[in-house]
Amino acid sequence: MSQTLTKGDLTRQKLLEAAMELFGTKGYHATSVVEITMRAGVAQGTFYIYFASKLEIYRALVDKLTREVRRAIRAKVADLDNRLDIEREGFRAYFAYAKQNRNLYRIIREAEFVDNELYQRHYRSIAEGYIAGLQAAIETGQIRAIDPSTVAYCLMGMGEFMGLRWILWEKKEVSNEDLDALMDFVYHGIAPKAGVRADSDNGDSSFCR
Amino acid sequence: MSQTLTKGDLTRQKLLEAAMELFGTKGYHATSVVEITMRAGVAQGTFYIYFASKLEIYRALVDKLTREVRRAIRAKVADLDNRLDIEREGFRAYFAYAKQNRNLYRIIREAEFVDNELYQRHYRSIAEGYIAGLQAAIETGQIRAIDPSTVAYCLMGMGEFMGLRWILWEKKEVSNEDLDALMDFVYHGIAPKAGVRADSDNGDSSFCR
Amino acid sequence: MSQTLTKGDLTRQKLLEAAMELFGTKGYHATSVVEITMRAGVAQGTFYIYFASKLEIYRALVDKLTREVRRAIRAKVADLDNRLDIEREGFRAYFAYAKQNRNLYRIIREAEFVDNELYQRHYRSIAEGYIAGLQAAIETGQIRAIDPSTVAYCLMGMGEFMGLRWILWEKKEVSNEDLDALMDFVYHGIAPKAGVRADSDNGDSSFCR
Amino acid sequence: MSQTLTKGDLTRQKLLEAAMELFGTKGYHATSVVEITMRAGVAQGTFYIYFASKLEIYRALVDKLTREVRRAIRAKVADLDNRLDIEREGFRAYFAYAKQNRNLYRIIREAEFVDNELYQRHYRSIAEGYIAGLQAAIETGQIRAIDPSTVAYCLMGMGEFMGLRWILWEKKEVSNEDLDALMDFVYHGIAPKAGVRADSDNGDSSFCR
DNA sequence: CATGAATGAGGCTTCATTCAT
DNA sequence: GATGAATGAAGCCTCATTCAT
Repeated sequence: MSQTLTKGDLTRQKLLEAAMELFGTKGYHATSVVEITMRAGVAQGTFYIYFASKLEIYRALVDKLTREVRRAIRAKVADLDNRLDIEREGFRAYFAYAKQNRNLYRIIREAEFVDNELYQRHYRSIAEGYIAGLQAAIETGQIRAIDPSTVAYCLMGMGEFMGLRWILWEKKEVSNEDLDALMDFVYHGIAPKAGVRADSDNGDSSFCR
Repeated sequence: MSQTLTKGDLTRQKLLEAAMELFGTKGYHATSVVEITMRAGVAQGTFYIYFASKLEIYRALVDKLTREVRRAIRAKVADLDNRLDIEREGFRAYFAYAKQNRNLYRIIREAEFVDNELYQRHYRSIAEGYIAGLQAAIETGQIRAIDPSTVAYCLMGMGEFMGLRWILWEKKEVSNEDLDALMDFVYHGIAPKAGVRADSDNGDSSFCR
Repeated sequence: MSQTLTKGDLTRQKLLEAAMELFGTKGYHATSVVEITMRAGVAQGTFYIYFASKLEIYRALVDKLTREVRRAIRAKVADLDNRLDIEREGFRAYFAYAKQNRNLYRIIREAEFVDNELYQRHYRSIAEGYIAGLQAAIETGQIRAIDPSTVAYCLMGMGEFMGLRWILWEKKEVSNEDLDALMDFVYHGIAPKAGVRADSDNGDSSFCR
Repeated sequence: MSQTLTKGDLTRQKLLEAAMELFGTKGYHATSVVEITMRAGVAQGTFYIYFASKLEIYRALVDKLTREVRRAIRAKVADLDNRLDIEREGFRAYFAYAKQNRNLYRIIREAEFVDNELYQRHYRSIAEGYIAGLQAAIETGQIRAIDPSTVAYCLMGMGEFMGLRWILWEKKEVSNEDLDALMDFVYHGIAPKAGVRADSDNGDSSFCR
C-alpha cells in the first residue's frame, strides 16, 4: 500500500521533520536553513535539492499539517450525524492532534506573518467547511437558526484560544472537563435562564422560555 | 495637566509612530531600524538614543497599544453594571479601536513570535480581567454558572477571529449585525430549543427546562 | 571515411551542442553544468565522463569552432590567388559562418575573460596567417608595401566589429553593400584623392602621386 | 574649483579604485565583493552603503571610464579641424589613455558579457560621434565619399585590436611607428597604386589615378 | 556507460548596532 | 541631542564536482 521510499524521499522527510521541530520551537525567522540541515544530518546544499527556499519548506510544512489535522478530524467525525456531536468530537480530535504536534500549531499561526495569503487561505477554507455544516444543521433543526458564518469564526477562535492556553502555554492537554465547559458554552451561551433580562437585547431574545 | 513635550519626547514619539506604521504593515522582521528612522525623519544613530534595541521599541509599542485598548474599552464599559451589556459594549469598543488602529492589531498578534512572554502576559492579563468579571457576574446571577476561565478564553478567541476576519481580511469594520450575531451566540449558544436532544450528551444536558 | 558514432560519441556531441547553445546565449558564467546536462538530456554525472570540467568543455567548443571557421574560410579562398580577392572572400565566408553560428561568435569573444591564453592563441594564430599572406602579397606587388602585422590586426578588428554590429546587434547578416563598403575602405582608405593635403602628415605621405 | 571630498566620497573612491584594479586584472566574475572591500580597506558592509550591488559598481566604473576616455580624446582633438588629423590624434589620445588605464580597457570589453546593453550603448554612442564627424568631413571634402557608418565601425575595430595587441598582450604602448602604420592604412588602404587591378571591383575603383 | 543524490566551499547581501564628530 | 559612516556577523543560496549504485 505504501510506496517504497527512495533515498531522496527519505532525505526530504528528514528535512521536513527538522524544519517542523525548529520552526515550531524557535519560530520561522529565528531558524536558519543551516540549522535545519544540521538537524536533518545533511549538507547545506542538499536542502536546495528538495526545497527551493526556506519559505518553500515552510509552505510545504503548513500544507502537510493542514492536510493531516483535517484528516484526523474527519476520521473522528465521519460517522456522526448530529452537528452538536460533530462539534464536540471535532474539537476533541483537533486538540488531540495539536497535542501530538504542538509544533505544527505554532507553525500555522505564524503563517500570518510569514505568508499571509497562505494563512488566510487556511482559515478561510476551514471556515467554509464549518459554514456549510452549520447551514445544513440549521436546516435540519439540529442547531438554532443563527448566522453560520459568524458562528464559524467564533468556533475557530474558541478552538484556537483553548489550544493556545492549554497546549502551548500550559503545555498540557485539553482535558475532558475543559472540553465539557467549552461545549457547554457553545451549546447554551452564557445568558442566565429565561426571563432574566428582556431589555438591552435585540428583540428575538425570547429564547428558552 | 499634560507636560510640554520636549524636543526629545517629540523625536521619541515620531519614532514610535513610524515603528507602528511599519511593524503593522510589513511585520516586525521585515522592518529594519533604518526604515524606522527614515520614516521618522531622523538619523540612524538617533534611534539608539531613545530605544536600546529594535526589540525595545517593539515592546514599548505593545505596551502603549495595550494600555490604550484597555482604556478605550474601560471608558465605554465603566458605567455599565450588567455583564451581558459589558460584554457587548466591550466588544464594540474593542472592534472600534481595532478599526482605527489596524496596525496595532497585527503588532500585538505578532508578539507571539517576537516576544512570547510579552504575548502571554498580554493575553493572560486580559483573561484575568475577564475571569474576575465573569465570576462576579455568576455570583450575582447575571450570567449562568459556567467555568469563567474557559469562557474568558473563548470570548477572547471570538473577539480575535471576528476582528481578524472583518478588520484585517475584509478591511471593513465589524457591523452592528455582526455584533448582534456574535452576541446572540455568546448569550445563547447554538443548541436548539429545549427538549430537542437528550441523548449523546454528558448528563447535565437538562438545560433550559 | 567517417567513423560510426558510438553511443558515447553521440552523448559527447549532445553535450557540446547543448553547451554551444547555452554559452552562446547566456554566456559562460551564467550557464551551469546542470543546465548543459539537462538540455543534452543526460544525467549530471554523465557530464564528467566526457569532460573533466566546465572549462574543459568550453575549450573543446572553442577549438571546434575555431577549426570550423578556418575550414569554412579556406574552402572559399583556396583557389584564389589575388590577395585582395582573398580578403574579400575571406570576409564573406567569415560573416557567412558567423551568421550561421551566431553562438560560437560570442563564445570565442568571451574567451578573453574565460581563458585568456586560449583567446590570445586564437587571434594570434589568425594574425599569423594574415601576416604571412600579406607579406607574400606585398612581395608580389598585389598589395602596397605596408606593415603587414599592423594591417593584420586592423583587418581582424574590422571583421570583428562588422560582425558585432550586424550579426550580434542587428541580428541581420552582413549584406553585399556592407561588404563592398568595407572592402572599399580596405582597398583605398579614406583619404581624398591625391594632392589634397600635403601638410600635417609625417613625411612619407608622398603616396599616390 | 574642486569640492571638498567628504569622508564618504573618499570611501566611495577607494572602492571604485579597488574595483577597477580587480575587475581589470581578474575579470568581473573572478572578483568578489569581499576582495574589493579588502583592497579598499573597508568592511564588507560598507560596500553596500555606496553601491547597491556588484553589478552597480561595475556600471559606475564603466560610466566613469567612458566619460574619461572621451574627455581625454576631446581635449586632444578639440582644436583640430581636419578630419584626418582628428583621427590620428584621436587614436593617439585613446591609446595613451588606455596605456595609463589598462584596467579600464578590459573592463569595458567585458561589459559584453556582464551587461550587454551597457556595452552596446557604449559602442553605439561612440559610433554615432564617428559617423557625424565623418559625414561632415565628407561634405567638406576632407575625406573620400565612403559609407561613414561602415568606416566608423571599422575604425573602432582597428583601435580595439591595436590596443588589444600592444597594450593588453604585449604590455607595451602603441608606438609612433605603429600609429603611423595604422594611419597609413586608414588613409590609403592596402590596394597597390593605380592601374594594378581593374577587375573584381565594383566599378568605382578608379582611385588614385 | 549512466545515474542522480549529496557535498561544501564560497558568493552576495542585509542589518542591528557602534562611535567619532 | 543628533548625525551618518562604518562595522562584521550571519543569512540565503548557487554550483562545480564526487561517488555509490
